[in-house]
Amino acid sequence: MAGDLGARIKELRKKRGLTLDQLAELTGSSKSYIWELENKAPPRPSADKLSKIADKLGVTITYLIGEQAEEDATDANFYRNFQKLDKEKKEMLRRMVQVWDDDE
Amino acid sequence: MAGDLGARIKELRKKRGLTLDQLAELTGSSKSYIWELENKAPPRPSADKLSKIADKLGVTITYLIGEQAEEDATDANFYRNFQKLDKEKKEMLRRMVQVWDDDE
DNA sequence: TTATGTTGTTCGGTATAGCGAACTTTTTGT
DNA sequence: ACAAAAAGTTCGCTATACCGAACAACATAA
Repeated sequence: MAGDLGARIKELRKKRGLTLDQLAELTGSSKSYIWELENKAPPRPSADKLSKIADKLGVTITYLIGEQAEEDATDANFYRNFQKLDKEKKEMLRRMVQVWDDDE
Repeated sequence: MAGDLGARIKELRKKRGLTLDQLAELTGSSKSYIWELENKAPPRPSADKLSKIADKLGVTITYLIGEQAEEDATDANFYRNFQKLDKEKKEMLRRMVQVWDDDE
């Protein structure tokens, strides 16, 4: 469902005008592995590698993994207010959302 | 310097009152592996596994990797999950925060 | 044309992620 | 106390992440 990891990396790499070799060099990987990430069926890269790749491509791991949600002004405002709360209240809300999020 | 991955997972797991078995179950891992993550020298978990673990512990991958403060990571993750909720639940939370926010 | 370079692709090997199951330690109950 | 259950630990095995190096495809140039 979430456009896959490989496609996103490839898209971002080209957008930045990087070759496989260059991205490999920048991230401490081999170009063959970068190629595999982009083109081979579902890989499971280490968080370590992926973190460096995301960093050099200027995005978050979370985005690459594919769980980023669309930003909404009302939500953003809610979040700003939420951040002002004390620990206990935050924790209570955290648990509510965690439960709701799980059973769906 | 960045308190390591294992220590953070262990700390958060206990803070949430979870056993190795429970966290393993929640994240589709084995308890032996969760234990290794927590106690063995620097492992290189897959982004896939780590993503699920971070999610169930209520933080971001970025925090676990060690580039973000815990509270920020917890808040950021809360927000991501919040955004996935339906209108009614969001509205309910919005009101709670509004009330709490006012009386202080 | 033939070279020379630049990018992308394939492949065999090695190190290790991640598991199941047995084992040990700690907790709980009676 | 002792037994039973729960939590944590160790270990051997299989699958695969990741690499280096060769190979292919394509361009640019002389």
